[in-house]
Amino acid sequence: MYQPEHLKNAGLKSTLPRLKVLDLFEKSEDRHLSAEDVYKQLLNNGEDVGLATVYRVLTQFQQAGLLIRHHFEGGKSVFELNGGDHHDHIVCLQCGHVEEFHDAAIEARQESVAAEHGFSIREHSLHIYADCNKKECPHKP
Amino acid sequence: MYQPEHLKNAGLKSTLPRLKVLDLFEKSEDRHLSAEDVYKQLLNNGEDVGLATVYRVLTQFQQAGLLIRHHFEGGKSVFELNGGDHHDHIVCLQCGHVEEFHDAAIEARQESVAAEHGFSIREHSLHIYADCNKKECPHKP
DNA sequence: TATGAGAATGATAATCGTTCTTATTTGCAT
DNA sequence: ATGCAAATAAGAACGATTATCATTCTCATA
Repeated sequence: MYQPEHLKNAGLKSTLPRLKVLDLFEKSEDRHLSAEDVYKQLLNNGEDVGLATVYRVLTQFQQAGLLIRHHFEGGKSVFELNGGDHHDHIVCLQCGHVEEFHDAAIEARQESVAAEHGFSIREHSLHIYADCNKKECPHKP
Repeated sequence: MYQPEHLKNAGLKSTLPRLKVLDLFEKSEDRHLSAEDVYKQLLNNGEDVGLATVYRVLTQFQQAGLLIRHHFEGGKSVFELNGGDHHDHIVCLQCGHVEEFHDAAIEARQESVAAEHGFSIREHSLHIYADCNKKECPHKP
């Protein structure tokens, strides 16, 4: 269970909804959760939280650096625990499965490209949309 | 002015709203336009189109391959003419200025990475969010 | 060139994800 | 324990987008 200290260190009061949300990300099978996912799972666990609180807490955690927010296709935001390790994502267009990867060569080239254009990189997002070709995938080739 | 043939070739009936939208993308200063942008500009030009039609037409054009849709941060979709040349984007976080680039090394690495993970790439999006450092940019360093 | 079937349109309602508002409850320093 | 600022739950409000539906077009055919 996540301890109140994690929140204190992030400059946030230790409250039940915040602990529950953080705990959920720790325990969850799927590293990538949407606000709706979090809300539903908390309800399933018998917790009594409001959807508005979930959104507020997710945003606060993101600002505090505990979570990272992604904008995949589909219009909804997805969050994951910030492990301090930057990585990009491959998303299966059929089953929604998300896989992470890191490629030093790509990272380096991005820096160069931005510099060539006179930009100073703040952040970036690289999403590869593909078919995962897995047995469990509903669209087996 | 875009000709009806462009639409016919794409399997779409030639209608006034469609011609106007296509024409707008041709003439527009800014390659990247949101549905709202297109709607407002058409109204300014004295055209009588509905917002719903704009959304419908943009989606149809995207499906027909005439336009490409991007999901930048900020929640709204942005469209641009499909010139057949794939490119990625650098978006200035201060002024919203969008610049395009293409990097063969990055493209190649993406293919490799996807293959290593057993995926077949359908498409990808690489967005670099940065500060443009331009004179006109509201946030001059 | 008229015409009619079906597609496309414009107005507006509906939906979706998200944020705001407000009255109430909670955390925590005292 | 007590009080007060901060956090919450509920639901209204919001912006972007999609669905509905009656009316108006497009275009192949007569």
